[in-house]
Parts: sequence; C-alpha cells; structure tokens
Amino acid sequence: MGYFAENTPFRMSVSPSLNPHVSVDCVIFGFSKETLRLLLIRRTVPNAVTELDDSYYALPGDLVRDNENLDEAAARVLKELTGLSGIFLQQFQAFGDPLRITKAKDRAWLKGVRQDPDARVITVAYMALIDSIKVQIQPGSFSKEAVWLPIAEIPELAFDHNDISDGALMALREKVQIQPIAFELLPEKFTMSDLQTLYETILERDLDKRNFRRKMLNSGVITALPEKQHGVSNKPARYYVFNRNLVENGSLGFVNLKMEGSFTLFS
Amino acid sequence: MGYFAENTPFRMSVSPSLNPHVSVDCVIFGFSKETLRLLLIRRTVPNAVTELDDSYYALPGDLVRDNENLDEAAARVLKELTGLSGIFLQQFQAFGDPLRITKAKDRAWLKGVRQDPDARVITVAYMALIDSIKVQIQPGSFSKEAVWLPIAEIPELAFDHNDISDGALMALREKVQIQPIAFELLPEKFTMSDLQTLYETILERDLDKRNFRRKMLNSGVITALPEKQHGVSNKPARYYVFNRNLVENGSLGFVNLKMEGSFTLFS
DNA sequence: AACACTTAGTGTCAATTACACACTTTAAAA
DNA sequence: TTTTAAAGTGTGTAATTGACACTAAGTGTT
Repeated sequence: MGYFAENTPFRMSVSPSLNPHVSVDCVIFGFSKETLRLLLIRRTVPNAVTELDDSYYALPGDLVRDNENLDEAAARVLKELTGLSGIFLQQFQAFGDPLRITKAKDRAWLKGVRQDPDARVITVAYMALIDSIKVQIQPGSFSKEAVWLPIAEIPELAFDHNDISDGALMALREKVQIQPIAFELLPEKFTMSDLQTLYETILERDLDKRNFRRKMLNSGVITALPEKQHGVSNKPARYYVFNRNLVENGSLGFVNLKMEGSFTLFS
Repeated sequence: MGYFAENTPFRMSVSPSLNPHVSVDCVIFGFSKETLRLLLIRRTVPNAVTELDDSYYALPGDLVRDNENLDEAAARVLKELTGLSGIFLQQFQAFGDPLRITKAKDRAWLKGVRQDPDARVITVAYMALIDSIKVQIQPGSFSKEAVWLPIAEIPELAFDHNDISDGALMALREKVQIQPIAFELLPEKFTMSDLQTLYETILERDLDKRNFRRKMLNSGVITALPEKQHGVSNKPARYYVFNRNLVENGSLGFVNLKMEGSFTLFS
C-alpha cells in the first residue's frame, strides 16, 4: 500500500542513530529552601585552548534519536540525568537561531563531542517540574556534575541556554496562573504554607494567607490529611495532598490568578 | 576572539541554503461569514501513481533556510503566500514524530520536491491571525491554489497537519482567553457585534450582549469611533478600534474569560 | 406616509467573589 | 511558666458577575 514494507518506519540517510540537526533541552525546575532552582550540568571543555575558563554550565539536553519523538527524547534526557520518569514535562518553545551555537566555548565543546560540530542545530525546549528531593543525580550520564542553582544566580550558560531558561521561567509564571501545576514542585504531602510560599516565589509577590487558604480549599484541588507535622517548635501544620485525579479528568476548571487590570468575559 | 573571522556567521556542511531537517508550518486563521477559517494550499502530487486522488490540502510551510531563524522562516512563508507582513504570528508547538512523513501521498509529493525525501523533518508550527480581507493570494508562490476552509470542514491534510491544526485551534482558544488577540482577525474598524460574534465563534458558546459590551468598554482595549455603519437596512452600528498601543506597552492587564469552575488567587 | 423588519443599543438588581485586616492556638524550647 | 514561632481562623465592604427585555434607528415594502 505504499513505498515501504509494512510497519517499517523509515530510517535512512541519517547517521548512526542520532539526528544531528535537532536536539531537546530540559529546563528542570525544583523548589527548595524557599527558592526556585534549575538543575544544570557542568561541562568541561576538552583540550581547552581558549583563554576563558575550561568549564561552564548548560541545560541538560541531547540530540534527538531517529526512533524517538520529541517528547520521548526529552523524557530520556530527564531520566538519564535524574533517574526519574513520569515527571511533569512539557514542551514550551523551539529555538532555532542560526547563530545559537557560535560562541567560542560552545564550539570547543562541540568539536570534542559531535561528528559535525558545524551543523546547525534547532533545539526544542521542555520544562520539567520536579520535587527536587526525589532527584538522585545518575552517575554515568552525560555529565559528571549537576547542581541546583537558584534562578537568581544563574551564570552565563552554554549556547542560548540563558534565553531558553528565561523563556521557561516566563512560561512557568504564566502556566501556574492557568493550571494547577505548581504542586509538581512539592512532595506528595505539603503544608498550606509550603504551597503559599511556592506561589509567592514563582509569582514574586505576596499573597494574603487567609484568602489563599480559602481559595485553595474551596477550589477542591487539595485535600486535607488527618496528619500533622511533628517535632517543629511551633504549632504543627496540617498536611495536604494534591488531587491529581480531579484535575486530570478535567472535572475541575482552571486556576485563575487574577492579575492587575485583568478583565473577564462570561456567558 | 574565536574560531571565525569577525562577523562571519558559520555555514558549512549544510546543503545549498535549505536546512533539510527543519521546517515551519503556518496555521493561518481568518474569520469571515461568521466562521473561523484556515488558509490551506492545494498540492498536486507529481506523476501520481497511487490509487488515491492526486491532490490534497496542506498547511503552508517550507524548510528553514540556513540564514534565517524560525520566526523569520514562518514570516517568509506567510509573506510568500499572502503578500502580508507585520502579521500576528506566534510559534506554538514543534512536531517531531519520526513517522510524521510516512503516508503514501506525502511521500509521493516529497519525492518530487525534496533532494532527500526520506530525511526526517521536524516542523515548528506557527499560528497566524489575519483579517482575511487583506489577503491576496500571491501568484508564483509555492502553491497555485490556496483556499479558506471553515474549520468545521477541514479534510484530511498532508503529513500530520491535522494534528497541527487541531493543536493550533486549541492554542487559539486558550490564548484568546488570556490575551486580547482576537482583534487580529478583524479589520481595523469593527462593530461590537462583529467582535462578539468572533468571540462566540472561537469559544463555541453564546455570550450575553449587554455584559459583553460592558466588559469590553470598561476594559479599555477598544475605543469607540464617532463613525457608524452606512447603508445597512437597520439601525447602524458604531465602529470601534482596538487599542494596540495600550495593550502592547503592557499598561493593560490581560483578558480573562472566566471558565466553569475557575478560581482566582490574589494579593 | 405608514408599517414591517432587522439589528443596535441601553439599565438594574441580586448573588457571588475579591480583598483587606488582627487575634488566638499549639507546639517546642528556654 | 514563660517565651518564641508559625498555624489557623471570620467578617464586613467593595467590586464584579450574570440574568434579564425593551426602545432606537435605520431600510425596504406597500
């Protein structure tokens, strides 16, 4: 019925198993010590000949393989680095400036690592939301070293990775106001204060405690547990869980953090 | 200061001027006769040997050139087809399934048109919002024929273009509820009823006339003109214009069509 | 000239939701 | 027993939402 033998996905003309022209990069968000953080890998430039440092940070990423789609490639990168799967991972933007890989340090690294270091590479950027406690950096993955850096302290990164992480942060701020996804950054059980601090951190503004609690509880996205904190030297806080099921089957609407000057249409 | 002569963007090893691995596709929305429409091109399959029709519809798109970024490529495709530039054009998703170009008809077309018809192509999809009156299909562009088809009547398209247009429609529905972009589908001057019908069409639900007017006027996104309709056989409607400046400099918040079950956080 | 037809345009009230605001409770530590 | 620190709780006012039906202003018809 066509040009191929049945069920043979076609793969020709493209080298070993990597597509040398398309990569994925993951902007991995975590939340600890009241700060939003990114998981970055440290690269060492092979036979560094530049006058600059011989190491620098980058977003975890990789070329896309011929037998996987973009989502799969991103999930693979995430899994190889953190050991985790089933994580919130969403494509948010493709970056394809022809000059995105022309910085000297980047080119030195590419020379040591790619067959065709001059090939133009388009990258599809994903953002992942992780409870950073769960992450155990995997040895033997593409980087020896990975670190959680507060978003306020991100240094100059490889390629256009600063653009990408900036874009991810903007996308996160917007999405968090529309869908209840912030929970992905917390452990299963969390206190109301944890949740509020998280929102305040992402949105960079203070929220009223009583109004916040009321909204969250009325909305039905979280359920109170009987359990409370132990061993804290103040009134122990109650634990809550996120109602994943309710949200996923869409029986719940969407979060709607009202912003300055917003307006609303209606039926 | 590096590996290249000053200001020389590097371009090597990649064939003539097209990147054979990355394309852009444009989902071009228009609004006329109270329906949302897509601008599609008709392709003819060269030396059709299949038992199937020898022509079919596709989204306008093209391979990305080596000297342009993704946005530029999309703008070029849009301009070549419609003659328009400066149009609302926003990237919304990359599609990269390895099997996206394996359908028989697609492959027949690729064989007639691409150097390496087997190469895997990732495509970056854009959505454009156009006042369809302004479009004059350009002769000599990559398709002889282009048509506006109501979204309810979109046939089976090339490649994964049905997935792409479905995705665009979903993205449009969401964006329209967050940012005042629907105006891009109307002429500069429009009546309140035009605007309401547009929203109703996109959202597929009825809105209350009086409440709609109140919201739109209070929000400040539109300004009334002194001018009214002429020659209509009923009470002539007032014209309004969209306040592009207000919206673009962000002095205005964002549209917020409230949905079933939504909730709001606050300061 | 009167009337029919069609779409534009307008106001109010009740219910809901937003937002501002301060004190009491509960535990551990001193 | 007192101190310290964070958790947890309620009310009143203002703003917004949403439901609802008639009049106004033109053209076309008789």
